[in-house]
Amino acid sequence: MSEDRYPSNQIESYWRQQWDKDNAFRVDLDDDEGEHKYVLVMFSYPSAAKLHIGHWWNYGPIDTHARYLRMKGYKVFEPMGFDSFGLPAENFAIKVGTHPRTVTEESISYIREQLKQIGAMYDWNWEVVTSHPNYYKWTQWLFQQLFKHGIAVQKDGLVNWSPTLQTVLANEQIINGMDERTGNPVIQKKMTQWYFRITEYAEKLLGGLKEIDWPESTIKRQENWIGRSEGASIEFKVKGDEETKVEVFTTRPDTLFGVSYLTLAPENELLERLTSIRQGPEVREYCERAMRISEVDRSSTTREKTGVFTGSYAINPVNDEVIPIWVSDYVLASYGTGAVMAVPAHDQRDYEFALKFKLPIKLVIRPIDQLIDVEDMTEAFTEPGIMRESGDFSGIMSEAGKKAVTDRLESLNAGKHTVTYRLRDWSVSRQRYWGCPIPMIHCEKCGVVPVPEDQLPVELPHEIKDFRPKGTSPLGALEDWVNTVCPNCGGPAKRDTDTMDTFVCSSFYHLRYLAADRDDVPFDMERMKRWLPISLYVGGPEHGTGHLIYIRFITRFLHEIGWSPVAEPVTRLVHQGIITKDGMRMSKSKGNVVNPDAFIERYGSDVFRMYMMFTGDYRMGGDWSDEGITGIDRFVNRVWRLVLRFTGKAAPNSDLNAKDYPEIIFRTLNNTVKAVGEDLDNLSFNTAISRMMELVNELYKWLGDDGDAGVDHEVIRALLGVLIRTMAPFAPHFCEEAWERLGGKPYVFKQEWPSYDETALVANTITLVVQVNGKLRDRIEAPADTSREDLEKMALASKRVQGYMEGKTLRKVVVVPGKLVNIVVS
RNA sequence: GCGCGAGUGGUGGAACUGGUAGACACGCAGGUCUUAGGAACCUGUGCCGUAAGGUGUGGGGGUUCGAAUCCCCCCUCGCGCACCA
Repeated sequence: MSEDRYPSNQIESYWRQQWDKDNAFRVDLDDDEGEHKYVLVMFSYPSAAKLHIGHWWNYGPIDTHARYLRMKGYKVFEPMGFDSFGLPAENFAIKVGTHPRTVTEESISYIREQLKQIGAMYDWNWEVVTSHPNYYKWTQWLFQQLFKHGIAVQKDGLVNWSPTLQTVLANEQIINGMDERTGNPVIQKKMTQWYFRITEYAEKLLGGLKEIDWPESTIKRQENWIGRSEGASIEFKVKGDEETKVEVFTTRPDTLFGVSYLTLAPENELLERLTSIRQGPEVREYCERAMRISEVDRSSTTREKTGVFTGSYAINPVNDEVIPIWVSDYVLASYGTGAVMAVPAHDQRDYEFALKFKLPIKLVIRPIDQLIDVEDMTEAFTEPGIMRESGDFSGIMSEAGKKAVTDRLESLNAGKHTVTYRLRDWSVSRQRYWGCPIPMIHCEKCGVVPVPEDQLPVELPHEIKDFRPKGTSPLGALEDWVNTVCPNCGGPAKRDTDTMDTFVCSSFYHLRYLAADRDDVPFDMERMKRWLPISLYVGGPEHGTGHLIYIRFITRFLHEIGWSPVAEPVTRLVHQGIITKDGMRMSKSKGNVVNPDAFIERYGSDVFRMYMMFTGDYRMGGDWSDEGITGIDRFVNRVWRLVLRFTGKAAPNSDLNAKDYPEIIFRTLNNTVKAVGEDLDNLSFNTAISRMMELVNELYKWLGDDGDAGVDHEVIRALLGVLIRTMAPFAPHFCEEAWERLGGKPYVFKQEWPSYDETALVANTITLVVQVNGKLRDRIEAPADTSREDLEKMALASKRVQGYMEGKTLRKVVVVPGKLVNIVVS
């Protein structure tokens, strides 16, 4: 190994110590001067594992962006913290038989050290840890604010219950009926739970999407997730039971004359009342079976329709037709009213059901340009068309019919225009130990009462024998803790024993960072005004319908109650891509996890970090390969040897004079500064690095491996100073050392980002491309300011071109000044 | 099924509003220096062809003087949603 190799280990740990010692990354949040940028990467989830490639990919490049902004003169806030409550930590704790708090504290201090290795500018003074009482005090405060404003409510309802995890899960935590962590089935269970009424915000959350610069795919996902549908709710009277009405929701009121039956979800509460004595046993048996079928089977689109007649009939409000009421599990209890009007001719699901149970199919919409017959149909006709056999609505367009029919229903007092959302209320109770306790007290006399604010936080009891899940919250076993007095009447009362979904903790951390030093208030309005909204937020696309909806919802809520200056927390969102190994996602089970440590040991953190950035487009991700890192290692060492060769005392940030350099060097240098800056604005790290490589290649061509081309070293130092400042955001440790050796004063990241000289960017000669019929035939060196006419003359004069024109007729010449000439012949 | 995203050398990947396809790297080949080199430096490297030349961005068609880029059809892969009435 060569002696002049960049000694990454000593140098990198030395500079980290210096930064630490000087508190170099300290950010003053109260500083009003200048323009502020809040650069935020989703905080990490400390499970037992250490930092993997994904973390480096996530954090390193964004720190490069933040450092660049800082050098550009912005005030940059780049905090870091830990989302430390929740299942991964708890499950790991159970596995190793250690208390979750111990496990969590250990991994936090370990991961914090590893994060420092990345060399990011995190100011740890603003760190938040969601499992610390001084943080979750405010999680509880938030819960109570939501409660006071009627957004946090207790409801009886069907919840997603995971038998494996022994807890309730939110819809977002379920994938195809399986829980996302273990892949085991989730069942529906009736429980009393706390919900946040996010559905109240559906319209506002939808509207807010128009104001933000987010990836289009994520906006679409959120729109779909919220799932706004316009339609009508319609009441059907039940025949022979004046008291009872069945309410349905439909987006197609125009098909109301085609209804051949109603269908209720098995969970619908009207069912008991509607079931005839004769049909009783069959209906009950059907419902019990439906409840037992797992969600994944039940929602399978390929499954054959099933159902049972209830024995009751309903009356169609527009034509008094009597239609049977059925029960079927293809109707979802949790959407709309849990009941639908079935129009087999115009809804595929109803069509299949009607065919199977031989129910009538009535065609009430026909295509505009043709006549169709029910007999000839093989599937439902779901397009818009012309209404038929619909009383006095017959003949009008179905789109207009929607409103017309609903208006009629309103006048009959049997229905109204309604908007329904796919979005469900957010269930937040979890029957687990390792979470934020719900700060509520249940009193027999007074009902649900919040723990008085001055008694927050309700601390999560540490002394617990058994924190394993067992279907009810482990906290329920702690009688001393559970039994308390009602703050209202002073009588005996019990604490809520559930803990909160961890998405609650992460829904306001971006605001809490800005007040991490304050225990007296949840947030600091002055600072929030200065720093919000987040100018860049970075995290995985998988959070599109979970965290990224919750953080918008909670920020909006806080905005409405005066605790946030902005309604939308994040103006610009970027998703980092995924780093794969051999085209596959890295995972322990596949055994293809790449461990960064060996690479960092061998090449250093800067080389590793740069290699990650060089791998591919940040938003795209890429495939990890062990080999390519040598390219970056060579590059860094090439720069290192230049620095060693021109080490000196003069400050390397003096002005550059074009006359001291060959033109090509001066031009490349300025081009590099410009291009790297633009690439960093766009997060195009890979091309930025290749630009710097081009510059270094050019320098080697000029200076050779050990010469100085007879140029004053002080001049070359100034030139290298530009390179080092440009490179500093990418390789922070390396560039501190290089900067100092070139005679600069620490720290390089506190220097100004180099400016470039516009006049240096244009070359005085160009390579003119000459095409014949669009094919490249010659290249000619020409002065950059050659006129169109002269370019055309030069092109036509080319011997090679003439060879291709022989015996052909000149049709046209296209000239693109400064670039090419295309000669069209035939 | 619906909605996104992607498909470019042996490999990772470049290419701005249509204008030299393959920047920059890895790998490979040759050379220089060396006792030696898995170091460093230089040169070459899409494919076919000795060459002239031809050909080339998943496939097919189109628009254009000119298409990786724009339009239409199709194929493959990845992600998301999926009985939401």
